[in-house]
Amino acid sequence: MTELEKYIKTYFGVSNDELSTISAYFKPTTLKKNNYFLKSGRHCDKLGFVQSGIIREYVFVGNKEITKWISTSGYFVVDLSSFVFQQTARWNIQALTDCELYIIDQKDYQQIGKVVTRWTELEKLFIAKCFTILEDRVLTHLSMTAEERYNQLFSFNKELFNQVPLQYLASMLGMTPETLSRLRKKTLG
Amino acid sequence: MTELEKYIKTYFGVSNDELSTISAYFKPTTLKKNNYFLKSGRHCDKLGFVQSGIIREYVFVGNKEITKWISTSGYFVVDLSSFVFQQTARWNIQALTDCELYIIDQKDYQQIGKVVTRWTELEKLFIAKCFTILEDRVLTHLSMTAEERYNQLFSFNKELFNQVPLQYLASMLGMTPETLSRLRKKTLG
DNA sequence: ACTTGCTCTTGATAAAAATCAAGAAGTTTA
DNA sequence: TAAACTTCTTGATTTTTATCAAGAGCAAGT
Repeated sequence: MTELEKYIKTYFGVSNDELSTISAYFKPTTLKKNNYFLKSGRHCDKLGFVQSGIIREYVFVGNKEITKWISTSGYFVVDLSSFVFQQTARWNIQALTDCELYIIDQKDYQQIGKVVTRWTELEKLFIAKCFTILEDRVLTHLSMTAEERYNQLFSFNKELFNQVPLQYLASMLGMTPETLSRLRKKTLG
Repeated sequence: MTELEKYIKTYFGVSNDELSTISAYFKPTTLKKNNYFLKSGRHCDKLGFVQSGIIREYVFVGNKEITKWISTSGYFVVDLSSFVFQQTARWNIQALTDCELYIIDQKDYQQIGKVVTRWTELEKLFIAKCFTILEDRVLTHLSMTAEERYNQLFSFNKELFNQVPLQYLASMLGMTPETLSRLRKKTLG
């Protein structure tokens, strides 16, 4: 069973039949380091699942790159506004390491809905879950200092800090690389 | 046509038949100033639509109230994690003024899905839209200063600053009341 | 009208975080 | 291996924002 199948089974609680139907639509692919899954301005016509590797989602604000999220094994990557509403994509989605992905294109994705009865319901639940996670993330910015946000992420996923350039984590946490560097020093020493 | 019906029609693009079916499930109610639509810790078993008035969604973090959002006419109010996933509610949802609401309880809400074929699809699209709005909100915290966040909200909705206690807006923007006060002075003078 | 309480502002100060600049350490490339 | 990059750290400084404290302005209730 692939990571993708485990994920779908655990998260969506589908039957084995449904599971194999759904996962059959996802095609294994590789994405080489520094290559793009998606570039902003294009249309996002596919959904990816990270089997292995690390992927960064970022956007230019002015001349600055803002990293919105780092996806590791077990995360989906997509520009939802583009995938669902056919708008131009806002996010750049780029591999930080060589990656194994499972990819489904929009046409096949819509096909699932015709084959798996509960699919739209499962989609809804999944997006709702993502919404509540984002609500929490907003709350961290309303209620926590940079140091507290760093500590929270560090205790949640220590390995990330060995695998991902720290400047990207700093951006994702809403602070400068210098500030992150000093917070690391502070909590280690 | 009520605000609710206008909203549903504009946003979901449903037929007139579907519209009247859906809106019939929403019951007009009033909520007096300072009363609660929802208290955290309870189960959120209803969804509200603000016809008139102002509602604040907040949560205690430590001993501090954090205002997550201010809803005015045209907004839905709900604790999504509670309404969808049957968890205990995280948000306190309280009327800042006397309000007119349209409320639907969970049982009737589920009933819509049995009557309106596309309902789950419409739900999905609505939640996806909310997700992308939250993505933007996270981005403002990653890329903007307190002053920029204030200016953005002020140019988006000037009236809010006359209608809502500024301390709540400050919290929602992720700054102290003192900082908001000084930013207001700065941009006016 | 007079408290009482609440909200907002203002000032002084402290703390947090950003910026600017330089250099160290590690990688990649030629 | 050397040169060129890139990333991270560190120091000095400035800017931004929070904190603490006090008072002004209003509104509600007695």
